[in-house]
Amino acid sequence: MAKNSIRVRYAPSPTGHLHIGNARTAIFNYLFARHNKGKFIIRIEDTDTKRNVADGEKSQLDNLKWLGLDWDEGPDKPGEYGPYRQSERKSIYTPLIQKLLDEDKAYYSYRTEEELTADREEQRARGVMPHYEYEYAGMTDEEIKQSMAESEAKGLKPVIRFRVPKNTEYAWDDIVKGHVSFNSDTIGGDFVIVKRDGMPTYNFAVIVDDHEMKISHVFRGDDHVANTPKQLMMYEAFGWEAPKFGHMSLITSADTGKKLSKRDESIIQFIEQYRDLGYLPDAMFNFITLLGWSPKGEDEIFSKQQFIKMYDENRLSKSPANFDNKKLEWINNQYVKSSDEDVVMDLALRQLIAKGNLPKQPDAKTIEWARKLINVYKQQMSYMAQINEMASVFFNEPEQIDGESLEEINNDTAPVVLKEFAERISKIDIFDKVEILSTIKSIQKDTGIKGRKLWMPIRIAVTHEMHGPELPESIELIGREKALEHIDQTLKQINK
RNA sequence: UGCCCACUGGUCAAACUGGUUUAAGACGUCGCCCUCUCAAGGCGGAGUUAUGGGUUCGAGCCCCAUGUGGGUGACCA
Repeated sequence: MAKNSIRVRYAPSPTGHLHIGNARTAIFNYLFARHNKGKFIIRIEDTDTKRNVADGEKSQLDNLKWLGLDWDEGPDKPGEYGPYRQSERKSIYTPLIQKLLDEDKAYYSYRTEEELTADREEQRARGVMPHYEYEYAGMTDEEIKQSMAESEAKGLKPVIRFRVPKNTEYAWDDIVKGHVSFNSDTIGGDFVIVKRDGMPTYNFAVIVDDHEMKISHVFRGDDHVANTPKQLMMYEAFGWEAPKFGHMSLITSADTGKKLSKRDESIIQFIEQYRDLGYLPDAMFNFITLLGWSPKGEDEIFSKQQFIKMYDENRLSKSPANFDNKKLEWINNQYVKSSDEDVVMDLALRQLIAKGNLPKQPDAKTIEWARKLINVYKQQMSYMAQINEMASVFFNEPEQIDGESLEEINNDTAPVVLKEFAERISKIDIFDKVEILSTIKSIQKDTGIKGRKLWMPIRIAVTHEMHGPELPESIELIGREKALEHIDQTLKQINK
């Protein structure tokens, strides 16, 4: 196949926000398309009108864009093979369904949902796999016609079922799984291709659209493997060539070992939520790409461009991958550290404002202060929302000093250090980290107190915490007034 | 219960179609260094081919069985 005829698609149903598993499917399709200089297409699979969510489509597309994906054709980017929403393609499906009907490869089925449920329960009770049993079994053509007429007279609306060939092997060479085959007798009987409401089902619409849109490769989740033989049958029925399939292993939850489900609360499931927490899109892209796919060398941090260049669908993993939150955080931290300063500033600033730690419209001075603050924590942030927690010392009045901290300063030298420090910083001209550092140094020189005995009392007195970032910077951020105030309180406390 | 699939350390995984692998690398974990502390960073350690058979001069890689796990069994996609 010529390279330029490669066309792949990501086909979400607009039933909610972009799930991490779907994002991964989208990314791998995207990478495959871009690597091969093919086309990447978005198609909205909205045949289940009941489940469609108002902003579902928009949210899907927005989050895809946020991740850095772009597409060549889609609902918002008309191309040669539109429309790109299945709900708008009925005029394409109708004649094809009629063709199947005319050739007796499909038929009207009047079995009601209640009857089917009863059938299935009865089958289960017998220990048989639940399946659809041909409702016209043993009838002549004449009898079938009559049965249909009777159902019609009762006001029943039919569905259309595809006639599954008997005892036939359907096999394909899966790009990731290798050779896979099914016997047609094991797939559950004649399946529905048009629902009672007249909408085609997923299995039908997907093959029509993939064919009409000239899709060359289909990369999708492992959970679609069982659909593939059904789809192969329909390709055969129409005499069409099926695309190449690649079924990617699923992302599983480390907690349950099962496919990530929207109900699993131990893992954040939606791209949007990561976005809200201040994760970086490139980091998410990187992390997701490493879930079930591995690059050739030993490195793991790559840009989108690098991934495109080295992407190789043969390196897709066959076995499911656990979602490792720790690794996500590590990757994000790598990106935070190497990101453009303005990007980090902007995102972190938003988090501070959202949490109410900064006013909605901060003035220039406040922004200047916040920039310094964010810089102090840049090294250790995995995602931006953490800034609020990490920097709480700078927003809340500290608690009483007690326990270990109190012990640390309950000695003879601490008050000396503190008094000296308070006195000297109240006199310095420019209250910044440089001056504060030299003040601390001067105390060391004049009193001979050094190391922990020198630094800890100051840290504890000013921040009321034993741990925190670089002291001089922290003190600068707290400000002279507050610093002096805190030292004063501390001195009073240890004098008692 | 049927059908399909997978199985390398706590996690992600490499090892091209069986042969310099005493099984890469990364996250995590542990230790050391740096250091006022935390983090970051640097260095180092521990830890794995599910089990049992077979094929072969040689098996993580091939075959069979067992086990475990997953997917699917919709008028959802």
